Amino acid sequence: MFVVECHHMRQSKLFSKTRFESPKDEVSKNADLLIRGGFIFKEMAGVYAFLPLGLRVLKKIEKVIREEMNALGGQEVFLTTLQEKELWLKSGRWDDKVVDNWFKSELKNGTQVGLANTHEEALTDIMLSYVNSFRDLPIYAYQIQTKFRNEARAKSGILRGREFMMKDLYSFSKDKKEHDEFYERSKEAYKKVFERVGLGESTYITFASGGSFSKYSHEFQTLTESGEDTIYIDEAKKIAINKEVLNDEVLNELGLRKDTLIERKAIEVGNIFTLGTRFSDALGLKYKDEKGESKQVFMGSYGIGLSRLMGTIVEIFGKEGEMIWPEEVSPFKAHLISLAGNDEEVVKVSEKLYKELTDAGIEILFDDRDMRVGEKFADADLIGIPFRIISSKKTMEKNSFEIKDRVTGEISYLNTEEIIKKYSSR
RNA sequence: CGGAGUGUAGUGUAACGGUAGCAUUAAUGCUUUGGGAGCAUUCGGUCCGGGUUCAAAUCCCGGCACUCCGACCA
Repeated sequence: MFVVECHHMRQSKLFSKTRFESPKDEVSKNADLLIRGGFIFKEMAGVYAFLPLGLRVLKKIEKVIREEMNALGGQEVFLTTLQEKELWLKSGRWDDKVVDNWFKSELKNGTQVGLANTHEEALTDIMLSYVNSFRDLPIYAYQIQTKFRNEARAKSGILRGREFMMKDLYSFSKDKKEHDEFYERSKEAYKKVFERVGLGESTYITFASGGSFSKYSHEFQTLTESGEDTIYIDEAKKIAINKEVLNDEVLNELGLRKDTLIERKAIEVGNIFTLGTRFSDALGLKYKDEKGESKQVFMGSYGIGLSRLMGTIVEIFGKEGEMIWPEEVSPFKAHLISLAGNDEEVVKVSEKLYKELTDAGIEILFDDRDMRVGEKFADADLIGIPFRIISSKKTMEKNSFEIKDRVTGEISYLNTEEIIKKYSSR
């Protein structure tokens, strides 16, 4: 929703601080590392604020998703959090017995409203105003915003919150055929998203329960022990089945054999779902086809939890007291660490490099603080930027800077020009 | 929602019913600077409300909060 405009930052000005010790009462790795690194702040169980570093990661994830959704033909919108009761009565989803995780409130005049946990109703209602003819379809609209769900039990840090960031896209197609075609394309778009944020290898497209309009929905499940879902994966075919739909008939239908499947824990990072005419029927969303006949719009919904995705990335790439963000979602391109001590010359050289890199448009976190090296490195380990640039007396004598690739551990020595060249192209 | 556990400086931890201590952070000064430095001084705390007791961080009751297990997750 917002653009991160500041390309660079001095660590001495960053208000968040790292913590040496793990917070008590946080067992999950993502909560531990993100809180210690100063990415997030816990407001209450399942409710977290994003601090400068955390927001940058979230915005990077958002950028990837936005690019892929736009490439898919999605048009971005921003719907409201306050939801009208009347609208949800039409779809039969206002009752707490039907949807038990509503947050509900009321206006001064007593009118009941709900905080949106999803937006099928709201967007379908909007489409009533704009969809008349077959010429108006298909329409793909998406948004990235906060969703509210009154979870009985929030848990696992930002993996399962009561308030969380979500991208939800809704497709409005003329018929099932047109829908199916888009549905397949959306799978590819989702794959790209998860590849770009670094989860490509560990994420499986997973058959899960569908609804009345299709036998299955598809989940994107990332393998990790801290996941709350159980899935059965076929390594060779790179697909999986959610435990909830696993039976002989399904195996047969998908051409999978029980003995080749491996049971694993996974986190659901995305989900695509064929809605059919469930909501267009309820709200009366129709269009006139070429012959002037009235037809129901055929819908689908496509979600990715951004904050959950961020937590999942930490679960996968975090270690004890250490994080390494995948390049595309790292809060900064590189972490420039000045080991100046009392040496004024090193300070000057570091400042000069910082200016030249930021002038070149490279996102740099500049550790300009007057602290001991050990502490600086420990902070950098926690903050998790994959590339580290060291400026010190040693490197000054070599007339270059030390570059460390934290993934490979590889160290190289480059001058300013070479550094700019290396990071401008990324 | 069912079950279990835990609430002590900003953070992490001690204290038999009897002076709330240690570490770290923060602040000041001096020294130190390629992996969480040293010395000195200073600031800062028992979740909330009741009860028992000469005396409660500690025991009892109620509330609230957090964590974990399970159920739920349209």
